[in-house]
Amino acid sequence: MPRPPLARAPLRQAALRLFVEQGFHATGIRDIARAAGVSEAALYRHWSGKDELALDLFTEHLGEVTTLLDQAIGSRPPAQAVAAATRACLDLYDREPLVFRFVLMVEHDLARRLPADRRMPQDVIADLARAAAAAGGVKEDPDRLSAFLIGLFLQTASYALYGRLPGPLASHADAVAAAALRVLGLPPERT
Amino acid sequence: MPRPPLARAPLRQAALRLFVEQGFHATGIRDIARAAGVSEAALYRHWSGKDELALDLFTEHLGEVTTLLDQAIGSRPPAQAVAAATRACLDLYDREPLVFRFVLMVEHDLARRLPADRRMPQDVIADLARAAAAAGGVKEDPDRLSAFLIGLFLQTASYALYGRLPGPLASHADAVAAAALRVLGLPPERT
Amino acid sequence: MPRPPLARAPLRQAALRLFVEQGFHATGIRDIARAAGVSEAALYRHWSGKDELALDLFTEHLGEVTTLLDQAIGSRPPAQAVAAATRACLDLYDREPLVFRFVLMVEHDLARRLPADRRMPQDVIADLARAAAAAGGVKEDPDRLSAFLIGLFLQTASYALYGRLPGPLASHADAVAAAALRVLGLPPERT
Amino acid sequence: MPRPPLARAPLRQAALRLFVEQGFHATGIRDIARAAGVSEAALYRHWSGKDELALDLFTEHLGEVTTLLDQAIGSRPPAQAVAAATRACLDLYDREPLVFRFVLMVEHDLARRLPADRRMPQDVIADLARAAAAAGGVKEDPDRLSAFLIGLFLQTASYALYGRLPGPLASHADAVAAAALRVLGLPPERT
DNA sequence: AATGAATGAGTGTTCATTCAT
DNA sequence: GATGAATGAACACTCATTCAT
Repeated sequence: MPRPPLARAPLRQAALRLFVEQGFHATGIRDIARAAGVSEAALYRHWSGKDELALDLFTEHLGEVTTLLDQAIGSRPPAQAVAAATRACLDLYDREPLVFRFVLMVEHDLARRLPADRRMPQDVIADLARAAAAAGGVKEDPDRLSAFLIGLFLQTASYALYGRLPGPLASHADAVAAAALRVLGLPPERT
Repeated sequence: MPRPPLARAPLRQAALRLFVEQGFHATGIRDIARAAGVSEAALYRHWSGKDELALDLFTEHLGEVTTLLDQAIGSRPPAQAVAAATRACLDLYDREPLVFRFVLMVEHDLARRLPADRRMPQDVIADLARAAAAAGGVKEDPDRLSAFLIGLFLQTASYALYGRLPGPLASHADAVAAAALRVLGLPPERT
Repeated sequence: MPRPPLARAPLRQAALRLFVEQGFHATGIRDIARAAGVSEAALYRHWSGKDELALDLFTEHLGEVTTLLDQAIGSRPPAQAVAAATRACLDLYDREPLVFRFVLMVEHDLARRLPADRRMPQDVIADLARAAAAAGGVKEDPDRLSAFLIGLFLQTASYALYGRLPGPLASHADAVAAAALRVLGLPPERT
Repeated sequence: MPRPPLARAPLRQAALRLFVEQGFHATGIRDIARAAGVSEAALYRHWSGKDELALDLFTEHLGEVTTLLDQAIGSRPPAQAVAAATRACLDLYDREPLVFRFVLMVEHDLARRLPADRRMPQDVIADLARAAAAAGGVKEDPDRLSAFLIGLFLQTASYALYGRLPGPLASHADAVAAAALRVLGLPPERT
């Protein structure tokens, strides 16, 4: 067994942080390498270039978020599922803000480069919206509902990020979940 | 009087479009100048650099959007104001998608460079949320409510932009307004 | 008689100062125009470009210095002529440092662009050296002697400029003149 | 160990030559890179920019010249030291005209960026002038004397450079040394 | 696996100059 | 006579990438 790659993990961490903090285009190879404490050339040993590194990060963390949502929802009835998904997302923001922001808040064209049938967080939420509508909520287009739900917690996260709301984000979970139920036309949960 | 400025307006238009389509960092001076059909150096007669051009565009269009919202709300009662503001925003998206996206959807650091007391669209919505809460809606933090409202229509716009919802955006106005009222805990408007 | 040129004199002054302070290449048209308080284009009404402006300044001020030296020397005997020329030069530095420095201390290729038979300060000093050698001083190549004499007061000026000698420069005139006489092998003047 | 630096030395040589021949501001990165036969970007691997390259060249060669002078003077008595220093300088001009000119004849702001206590050629000459005055020469300010001495050989070099005196410069060494002794009020050396 | 050296294409910006008013 | 607008070429410098070790 040869010596393990020393540069790979630091490069991933550094790139994730910088892509989130500065954006993809504003982040240079030099920035990443310096932040990782390795040479610029080392990056090319592990990825074919900046694009592939970003795509690698995106696919991996996208999968994490999708799985997280799927597990939060599980086979719960819609109202509970909404609360659980909301809490899971806001918890993720508090625990792993870089992952959350990179997957859900950073603008990239990376999603276009994934296979079209890739399951995305939006798909999970759309399924949830569908189930909620079927369970007696408002009569509404499920895609529109899913946009509404995502908008609720994403904009809440954005407000927290820019200091318009106090953190941690989990402290807003009940309010976001309650608003989501109102949007879906479901009765509020008892606490 | 020497000859009038011929490059200024084309540069503004081209920059607005490219900043929106590609992002600030991915857009080069050369791109802007070529799209405007003028020389690169012409830009520097009217702005001190790329940054100042972007800031100029931002301040101007930010003002437009803020005014639009203020006028839509006027002195209407909260429920009507929500509907009017929603419709005004989504109309703006259909009429001037570049302005809407540049002010509301593109990630900038530009907002930080404005005077801290500058009235922003978020402030207008926060006022509206406050009024709605006072008018008998849910008991909720107005900042949180304003995040919810903005999330609703912004994510709807985002979905339309990426093809997850069919356009024009105005066709979703009633649904967005209805969802907004549910979020605020106000009774639905009669159509 | 039409209205007088308003930009010409300010441009000359500003250019002279900036060429001396920053050097020719480091001085831009914009610098000159801004310092003169006129537009950049105004320069081209009076000179064909930056080069011609510099050459104009050089020829004019070169003539002034040459004339100053010629008049200081007049028909005086060598020893007195040396003292008078020294004093005239150092006085010029104190009165018109920009002229002195531009003509005698700034590196330019401008001298090459003058007619080869143009009488230069060096020629005046060479004549003086010749006369001094003929009048019983050291047997030396007059060109070499003229280099020595010029070196004496030019380096003194340089030292004063960079603060290695205290000003005003005229306060060193006697010492420079005495050194010049020693170089020429002439007896010291009585004061 | 990765491959050795191939561009560094050529860049130094080319920059030295061009800075001397054209001046710092008139010399572009492109000129230097082309003359060195390497890419422009290569420069930035070894220096942070044009300024740092120039400063590097200056500090190195300034040290060479200072050392050369110090060694020529050694512990010789003043009259011999003057002759030796003169010869050493003029020899340097013939052997390494670029070094001589870059350190002693080109106008820089570079000297200002060195530590204030850096020993400069002027300091060496000032020490020599002090010793000569103490050894029975003229009663004169040592700083002024050092300006005179430097002026003698610098202007001689300048005359040779512009063709007013025939080369090589070493052929003028005896004459310059003799003039220096006269300036210092010391008796001529026997040849 | 990792690196310092090197590069061609690109960055935002400034240059001296010309043009139209 | 004077100006603001406009420009092509050049500026110093950075980019993502490849190469030799």
